[in-house]
Amino acid sequence: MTLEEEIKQNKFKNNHIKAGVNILFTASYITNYQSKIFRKFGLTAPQFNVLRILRGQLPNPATINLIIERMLDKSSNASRIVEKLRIKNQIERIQCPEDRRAVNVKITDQGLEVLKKLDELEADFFGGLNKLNEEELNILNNLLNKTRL
Amino acid sequence: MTLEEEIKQNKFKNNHIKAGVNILFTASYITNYQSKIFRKFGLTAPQFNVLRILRGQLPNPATINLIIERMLDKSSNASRIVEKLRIKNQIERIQCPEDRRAVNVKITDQGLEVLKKLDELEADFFGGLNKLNEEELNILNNLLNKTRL
DNA sequence: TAAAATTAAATGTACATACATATAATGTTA
DNA sequence: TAACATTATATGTATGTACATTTAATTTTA
Repeated sequence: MTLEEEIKQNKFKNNHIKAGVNILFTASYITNYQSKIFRKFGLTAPQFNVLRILRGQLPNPATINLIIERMLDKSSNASRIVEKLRIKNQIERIQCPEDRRAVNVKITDQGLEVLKKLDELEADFFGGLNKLNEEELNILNNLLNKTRL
Repeated sequence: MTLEEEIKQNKFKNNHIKAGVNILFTASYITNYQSKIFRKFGLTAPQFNVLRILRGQLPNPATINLIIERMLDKSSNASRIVEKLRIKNQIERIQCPEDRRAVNVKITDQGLEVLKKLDELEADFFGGLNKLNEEELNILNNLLNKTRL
């Protein structure tokens, strides 16, 4: 469906505004789709992202700062998301001995287990995107990178 | 900057996942950018969107349902956003006489004034996107539409 | 037309976002 | 080394999101 049909708006001031709205709308479409998958495993999207970052760091832990740096939405609140994961025993927090302000966060076996189950579903995370071929994906990636210059 | 540099991740399982992450990251980039502009006018992004929908309906009012249908993020809570705008006198609510379950929502002069100031800034809303030329914008729009099929 | 189903909107709850501020530990410098 | 600045993280507040439930009005249908 075209953007115009989806949001029932058939006039945009210009094409760059239309493309911007299209990016926002498509992102919202993807996150809605993803959160349905995550929800089945008791996770939210940011919680999943934090677990992924922590697994990527293994065998090392990560500080809160490192998590923020690698999160998709950098202004989100890493401390509170980490706390939610700790309550579920999916991560553990150990005060960093070299810098007592910092905290070492590490994924637990329980956290790894959830991710393992989700690994198989990864291809579904971005539903419609596997309809694009390699060339189209490269073009899309390059155009998106360009918009953030 | 490439996506890899921005989120410090240099391996994606495949290009379609990378493109998906790129869409989410770019959308987050745009909304961060926009909310800084809206904030100067005491608005949030969803509040702005609702005001725009209401102006688009003039001289008619809109029901909550119509607002939901036209919102970018359809699962967001229109009732509560409308209530925030009402408190600021930027919209008014009148119970619909033909269907007393429904409510007619209309933008006020005060609401129109805020939008008027923001009209001049519209070109800035999608910062980097005006760096793409018409052909690139068309390609981008088509690729995004395709991902939602 | 009375009962059942549907619809429009509001509300409750848990979570996340955005931003300002607080707290404690560390680093810098006069 | 004492005062100041910076850093890592946490917390407070207002807003929004996602989803389930509620309430009241309307429509359907038996």
